[in-house]
Amino acid sequence: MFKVSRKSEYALIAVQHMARRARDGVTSVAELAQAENIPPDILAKVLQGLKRAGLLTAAKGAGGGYRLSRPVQEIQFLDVVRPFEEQLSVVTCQNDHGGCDRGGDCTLRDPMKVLNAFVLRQFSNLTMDMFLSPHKLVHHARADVTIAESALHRWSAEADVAG
Amino acid sequence: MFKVSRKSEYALIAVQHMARRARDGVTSVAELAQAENIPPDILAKVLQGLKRAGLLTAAKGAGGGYRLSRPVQEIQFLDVVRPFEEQLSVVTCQNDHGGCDRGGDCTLRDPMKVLNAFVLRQFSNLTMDMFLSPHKLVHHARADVTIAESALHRWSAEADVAG
DNA sequence: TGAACGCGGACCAATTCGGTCCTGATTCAA
DNA sequence: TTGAATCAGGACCGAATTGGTCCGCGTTCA
Repeated sequence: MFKVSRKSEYALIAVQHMARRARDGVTSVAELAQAENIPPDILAKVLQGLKRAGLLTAAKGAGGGYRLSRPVQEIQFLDVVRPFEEQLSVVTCQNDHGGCDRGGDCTLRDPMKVLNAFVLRQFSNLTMDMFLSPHKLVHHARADVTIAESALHRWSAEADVAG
Repeated sequence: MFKVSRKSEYALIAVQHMARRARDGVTSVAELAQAENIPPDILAKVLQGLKRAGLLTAAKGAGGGYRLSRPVQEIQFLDVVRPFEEQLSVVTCQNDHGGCDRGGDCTLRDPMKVLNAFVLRQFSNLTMDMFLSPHKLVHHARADVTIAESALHRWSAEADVAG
């Protein structure tokens, strides 16, 4: 239930790569595809998606390629993944339109709303520079614990409203 | 990327229902299917899956049905969902067999291992009684923060080993 | 002017998923 | 003892998704 799509994996690898091994900050699709052993055609689409999401800037023509549009520290994990994941919610009860396939009396909706908020919160502060070193990732997770603590007060209030 | 399968949703609803509205603690497939508006055939398979997982006990014959094999407080969210989710890891890098489709030098594996452990940890203490009341769920999330704090020390050690 | 490059639509094969259908095998109750 | 109720589970199906390929276009630089 947590698995990201293949495209998301490629996107994560791409951002990682560009943050680390970029020559002059610019990498072409072909170059990246060969270096990371990813099918070029699909990688092209992935990078296009990242560009549309504002994470990359593109330069056409000879010598062109992609470049990170901002430092990795300012790119969130969810930013990279979102363009390739149709929805980030835990249940269909809680889709992007806020709607629910099932009847209006689905007993799963309210608890799932809380759960979903909790999960997203855990990920929202995860930035891509942490993927360059496990140490940073672990350190973040620890910091996130305190962030979650304060965030929980809001959810608690919401839940009280929901009954 | 977080969405559970339809079967998992049905399973969650079923457990919820049986914990709450069960007559004599026993509920038949037909009964539950009608009450919760779920296709009977598929619900049957879901309940079979839950039984195989040891969460339910079945009684055949007239007047039979399913019953929770232990109190909801002792049933974890992941227990309910796992029979219907092929793998609980975030990336294919980190599948059930510990293997990776890609080459041995996938730069995603190590950070994802940490991330995956973190996510699973967040869910592992989530029990089904919390789904009966948002208050409990929120309360748990708060408690979980402190649990995560201690758990992080272990992951930190692991990450140090991983480099 | 042409090669290098991004852009993106059309298409495809394989898998997954939600769901149905059908045939047992048990067990209880009349 | 018979039959209805109930679980058990295999076979199958259509639709959607996914991962991937192919191809043609537009742009830009050398």
